[in-house]
Amino acid sequence: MDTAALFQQFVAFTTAVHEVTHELTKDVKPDDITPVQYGILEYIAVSQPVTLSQISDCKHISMPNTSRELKKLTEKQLCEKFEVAEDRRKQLIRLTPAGQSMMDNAFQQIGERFKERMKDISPEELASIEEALILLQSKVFYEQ
Amino acid sequence: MDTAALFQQFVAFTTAVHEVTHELTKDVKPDDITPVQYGILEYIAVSQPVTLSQISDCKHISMPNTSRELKKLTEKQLCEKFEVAEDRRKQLIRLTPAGQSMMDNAFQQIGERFKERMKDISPEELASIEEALILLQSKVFYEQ
DNA sequence: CTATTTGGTTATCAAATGATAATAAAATGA
DNA sequence: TCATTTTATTATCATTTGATAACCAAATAG
Repeated sequence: MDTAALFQQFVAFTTAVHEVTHELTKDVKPDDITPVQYGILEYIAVSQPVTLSQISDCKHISMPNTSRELKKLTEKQLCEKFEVAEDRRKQLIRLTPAGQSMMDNAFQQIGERFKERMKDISPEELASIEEALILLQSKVFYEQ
Repeated sequence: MDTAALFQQFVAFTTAVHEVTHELTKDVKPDDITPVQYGILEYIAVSQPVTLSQISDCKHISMPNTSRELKKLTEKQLCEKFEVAEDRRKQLIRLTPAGQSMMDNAFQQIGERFKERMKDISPEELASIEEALILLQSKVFYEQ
């Protein structure tokens, strides 16, 4: 198998992943936050506490824009900043209880849809799916 | 292995896929087309010929907005519409030679980055990666 | 101790995107 | 035949997003 053919496969695969992700996450976000804001909250949820520059780097949003969106989220009481002792320039960000429960809710909905999608898969198949995920993540979809 | 644990794995995996996709496709699009327009062209490239409603459905863009963006792309001579005999309401859309070469170029850049990413993988590993892609696509990332 | 770098904010602007209403022609269904 | 549905367009508006400049304070490097 040459890389060219594998590349075809890869393109089709990533398209499918994007489509399924869209399907699973459709409508899980409250109407009063924008898609970019939801993305930020999702990132905070899985990586908290994080700094503003981490969000900026990982979500590919400029510092000024990250700062602006974070301010809105803070005003909506969905996240909060707190000082970090070692470096007084930095500030760590975490979800507030309201933000946490909002995200818990979202993840739960996504989780249920995922479960529904997996409902007819046998335990052996689940095991091989897990293996496949691990393999691809280490060999193809590794970061950096 | 329960679905809850697999779900964790799944979330991390899709995040990694999105990140790597972003990395591979970074800067492949010319500056004079917008991200949404690039997405439309990419879809046309792999599925042509397509109707406007197909683009609208698959890319999750409303008909009026799809029509608007398609008009801009047509004005830029990147794609063109042609009549379909059976149903005179419909119109099929395909890339123009200029659009085709633009997309060929983009895909080639992405392909090279992919190749670079895969360069240290042995033939046996490539085979198991292909298997893993096929498995996941059929069991997890199937459409509908 | 100064110069530079890092981390972050505020303000402002332009462009991209999303949403909606109103329209029209062709196709389909009763 | 008449009503409805499908496919698409145009116009318009509000919001979101991206980009840039100017700024500040703390940290670090020389």
